Amino acid sequence: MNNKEKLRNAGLRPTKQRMIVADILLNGFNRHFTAENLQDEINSSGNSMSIATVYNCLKKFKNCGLIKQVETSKDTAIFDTNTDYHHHFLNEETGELIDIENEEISLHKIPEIPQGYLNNGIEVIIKLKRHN
Amino acid sequence: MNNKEKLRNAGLRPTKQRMIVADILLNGFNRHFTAENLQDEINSSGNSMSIATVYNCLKKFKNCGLIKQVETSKDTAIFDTNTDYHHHFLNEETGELIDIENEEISLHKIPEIPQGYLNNGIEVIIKLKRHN
DNA sequence: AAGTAGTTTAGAACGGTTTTAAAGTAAAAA
DNA sequence: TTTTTACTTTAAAACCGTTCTAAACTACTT
Repeated sequence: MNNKEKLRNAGLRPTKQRMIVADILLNGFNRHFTAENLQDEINSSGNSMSIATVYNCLKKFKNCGLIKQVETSKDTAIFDTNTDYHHHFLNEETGELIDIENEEISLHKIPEIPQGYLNNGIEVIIKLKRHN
Repeated sequence: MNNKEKLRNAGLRPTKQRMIVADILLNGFNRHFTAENLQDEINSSGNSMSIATVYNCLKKFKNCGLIKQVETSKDTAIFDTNTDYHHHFLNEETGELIDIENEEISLHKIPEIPQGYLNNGIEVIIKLKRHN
């Protein structure tokens, strides 16, 4: 399926800007990135885009499930093109994230979900510290 | 051990402001809170404190291990007086956190830690969605 | 009591993100 | 087609949580 179809299937109009973003993000290679990272990449690809559009686009992509946002307490939002159920190593000093495939972790026991709620996904973060 | 001793043991001068914060936070009842929550609570206890001091104080408390900061992608930093190794339920709509005791989760298998790094703690987040 | 190192403060600055409102564009209707 | 309509993009301003600045203050040491 090409990117235009991916956008349409997700219910998004395939505008010029969204196609530029899709071409960068939805190429089969997974990555973690910030809004600023993405804008830089757009610029160095010879295109340009308002930062507001970058954010709008990321929000739409996220709501459609085309990308994910990672849970970290960093001050900048980090996005992930890997939308599969998976986990992360987090280098707390640098903020760097490394994917952990779902199969590499097994949760043996989980607590009862509170009344009135559903389990909407589990994220495991293994914090890393440089070894000296 | 009283709060003055706790601060001294942590290597912090027990200033008037830090004692006010310690009296609120280190009373044996665990809670999650933001800097703003804390300032409100200080105000309604008849005291007052500059927001800069609230942040300074939280940073010092955190660096000394008197409190923790929780990993969430919320735009506001969330702190936790529970410094024991534990996990969280996260209501993504409201940002509300609920503690999960360490014993309530068992991680059966974890991946190999990347070369040059040490495992510096694992955080499990179970995201919740309201059940309709 | 005097000195000094650390702390608090108001207000400014900062940085990531969102809003605004006007111009532009894609899709639907005529 | 052309027109209409709804959606999108944009630069710039606003926003908001957090940090910085530098002057006043305070806890501790001498």
